[in-house]
Amino acid sequence: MKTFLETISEEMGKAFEAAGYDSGLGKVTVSNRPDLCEYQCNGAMAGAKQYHKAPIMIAEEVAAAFADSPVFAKVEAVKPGFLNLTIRESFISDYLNEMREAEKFGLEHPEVPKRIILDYGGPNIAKPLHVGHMRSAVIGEAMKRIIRYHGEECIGDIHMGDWGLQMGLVITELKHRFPDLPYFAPSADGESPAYPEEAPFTVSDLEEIYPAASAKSKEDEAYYKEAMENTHRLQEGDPGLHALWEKIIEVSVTDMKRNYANLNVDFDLWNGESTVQPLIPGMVEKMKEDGYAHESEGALIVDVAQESDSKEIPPCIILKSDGAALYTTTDLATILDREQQYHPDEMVYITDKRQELHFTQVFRTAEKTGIKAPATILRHIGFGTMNGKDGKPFKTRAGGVMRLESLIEDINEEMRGKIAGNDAIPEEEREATAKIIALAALKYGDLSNQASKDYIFDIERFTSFEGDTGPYILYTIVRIKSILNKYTESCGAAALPVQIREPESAQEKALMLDIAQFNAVMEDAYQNLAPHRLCAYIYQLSNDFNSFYHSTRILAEEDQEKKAGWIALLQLTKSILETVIDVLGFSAPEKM
RNA sequence: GUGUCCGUAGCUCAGCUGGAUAGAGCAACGGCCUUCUAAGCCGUGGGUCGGGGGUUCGAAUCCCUUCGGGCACACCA
Repeated sequence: MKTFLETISEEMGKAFEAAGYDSGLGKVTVSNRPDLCEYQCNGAMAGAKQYHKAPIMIAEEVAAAFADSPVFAKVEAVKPGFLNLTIRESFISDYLNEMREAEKFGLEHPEVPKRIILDYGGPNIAKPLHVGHMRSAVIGEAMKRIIRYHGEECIGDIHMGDWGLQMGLVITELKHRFPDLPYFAPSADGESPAYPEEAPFTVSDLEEIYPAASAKSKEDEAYYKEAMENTHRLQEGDPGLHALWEKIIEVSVTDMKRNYANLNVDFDLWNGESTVQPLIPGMVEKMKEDGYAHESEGALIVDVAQESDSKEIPPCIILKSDGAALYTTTDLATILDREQQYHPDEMVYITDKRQELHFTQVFRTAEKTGIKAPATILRHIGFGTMNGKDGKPFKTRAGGVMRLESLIEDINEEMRGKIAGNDAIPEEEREATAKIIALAALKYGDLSNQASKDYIFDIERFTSFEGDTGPYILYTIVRIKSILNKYTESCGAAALPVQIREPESAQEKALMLDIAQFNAVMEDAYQNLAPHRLCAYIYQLSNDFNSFYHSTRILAEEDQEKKAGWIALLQLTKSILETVIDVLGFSAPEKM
């Protein structure tokens, strides 16, 4: 169904047209002066020049056309040329009742669903997830759900870092510590000394091994060379090392899945840099043959500078001077792979915004060399840094990089403390409830900021139950649930399908007008891939619900029909809030 | 240095394609629980929208300039 604003803009446009003006001038927006009106139209001022007429005259002519409109209760022409609009009560209630029946509350389907590959997560094998990985996961997951809710197909790809020197380092260190493992036997084939069923190391081992190996390689030249050599042997397909590598992946991925599950994040594809390695030689060869790639200072590069650039864009390096591939190469091969396997309409990358130049180079190369199909859209959405209260990148108290797991545990702990004395929650549900609220606090805290900006991560603020926070949203939902439960208990489930009635109070009308915005907000969040708009929306919706709640005693209402109408309104409010938080990637408990 | 993003209340942030007295939350202060969860609601105080020009009937929003900050600038990812 059409959005509320489209509907009333259309109505306004007709009036402009009837008065002899362009119907496009009838665009209506939410009022920025709620004390004066609910909606406003500035078309009279916009059209004044075009028609050589005073704006107020145009406005008055248009206003005169609304003697008895089914949409507007009042259309007022004011001062310079504003048209102040008040919506008719019956029009809102009709709209909401239609929303209740409509699929997805009236959000329209795309005519042809797009297929969008979303690249987010980007963890590295054998390295623990840290806070830097959180934003990609949280924002990416929300965007995936926004895209899906909109009706598109979205494939989430985690795109792990599972190739390259870091793997060589881990393997080297393992070899030093456990030289007798069958993977290192001269003729390792998995049979004579069979590879162990169970991995001979745990994630914790790996997490300790990588930094140790990395440190050693920086001090010890020979060690570094050995790591390089092992990297090379792995990439050449050494069976023993490859089998070991697979074990490392297995152990690491199992742990990652657990971590991401704690964040309510999941992926459709668990591909990584290694996935596309076989494609690289052919791809590079073709770029050379087609004349796009050439040698410069020993490296193989593709020029991507363009006339229109305001600064010089450095060339995209395809192969280093030692002939090795690097991350641009892998990213290009990944684009090639995705084109071949999925033929997507778009590929969207959610990474730290510092990688912007890298993606500019990669995208241009993909475009120029034909790695990407002409119609495919490549988009990089960069997010800002998560800073601590001091405004500098978030660190542990000791100054180190904080592990994602510790961060989550800190928030869980904070929340456990907060609900400890809450009798509304049964003892046995407290732990689970704490986790649910903690996740909402964490995600809402992150998503309510514009993704592209840096933001201050403040546990105390995010976990606060006051103000613009996740817990506040959940509290509102729980409140509604509580009323609905009490209503069902007292009146039985035999409630007839009752309609939402015309609003009687300002608070009720404000709530209903918020609800009517749902499909427009969802559409906007999709078009701009902007989760923070959804946060702002549910915050306002919650505020207006809570005002309504305080102004109206619902269950005590004697008029049964009126009460049932309110219950219908609450149900719709609850469904919308729950839908939005699900899209954002968290959920509400039963009680809190 | 070049490019880019940002600079809005004491703090953290909104402000959609320029529109009427610039909005929230936190913090401060004052009210509201015999009635649906007070994790709530209602109210008060607090701002040269970094500075300066310009475009416009009209600018936090667009253009220029200046100051201050973040980030990125071919063989790390």
